[in-house]
Amino acid sequence: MDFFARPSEEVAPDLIGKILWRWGVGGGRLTEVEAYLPQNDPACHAARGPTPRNAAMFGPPGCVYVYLSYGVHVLLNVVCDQESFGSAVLIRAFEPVGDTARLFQNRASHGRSVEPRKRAPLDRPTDGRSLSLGPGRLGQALGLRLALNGLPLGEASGLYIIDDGVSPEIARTTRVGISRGDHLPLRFYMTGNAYVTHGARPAGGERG
DNA sequence: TAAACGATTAGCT
DNA sequence: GCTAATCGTTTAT
Repeated sequence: MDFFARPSEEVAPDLIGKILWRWGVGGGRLTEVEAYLPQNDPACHAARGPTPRNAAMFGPPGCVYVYLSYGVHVLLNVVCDQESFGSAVLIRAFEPVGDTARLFQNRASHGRSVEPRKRAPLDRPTDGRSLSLGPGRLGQALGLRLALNGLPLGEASGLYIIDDGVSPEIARTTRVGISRGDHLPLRFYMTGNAYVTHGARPAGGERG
C-alpha cells in the first residue's frame, strides 16, 4: 500500500477528492481530512507512545485506526508512513456520491439497543450536509464500529479509497477541536465544497 | 480506586 | 453561545 507509506501530511492532501466507500453501504468524495504526526505533535494519540487504544496507529500503513470520541462518536483514521511510527490521517467529511439511502438509514438508526431517556444525539439527520459533514457524522453514516480498528483497507474492513482522477483545489489550515498542537497547519479541505466543517471558508483568515 | 478528559454533535438560550 | 450526552483512556490520589 505505497500510497499510505508516506508522511501523513503528504498523504492527507492527496486524499482530498478521492472516493471513500464502504462495501454494501456507500460513501462519497473526501472533502476534509487532518494529518497527525508521529513527532512533535501533542495532539496526536500516538504522541506518548503505544497504548492499547492507539496500537493500530503503530501498525502497517493503509490500515484503519478507529476509536471512540467523547464516548459518543466513532472516528476513522488511516495509518500512514512507516509501521511503528504512529502517524495517521483523520477523515473528517465527504460529499456523498451515488445512492445515499443506506447512509441516511445509518444516521437515523444509530446504535440504540436500549431505550434512551432523552433523545439520543445524532438520531435525526436533517439535510444533505448533516449526512456526512464532520468525523462523528461520517462514522455514523458509514456504520463504522470499533471492531474495524486495525483492519486494512480493502476486503477485510470493507472500506476502500478509490482514485477516480479528480484533482480538486485544496486549502490548508489549522486543525479543529484540539487543545494542543492547534497551531500546526495540518487540516486540508476541498475549496468551494459545502461538505467542509466550520463554514467551508477559503484559505486565509480561518482559525480552524 | 477515583476523577478528569476528550481529534464531537445536537438542541436549546 | 452554552452544555448534555456518554464511556474508554489517561492521569491523579
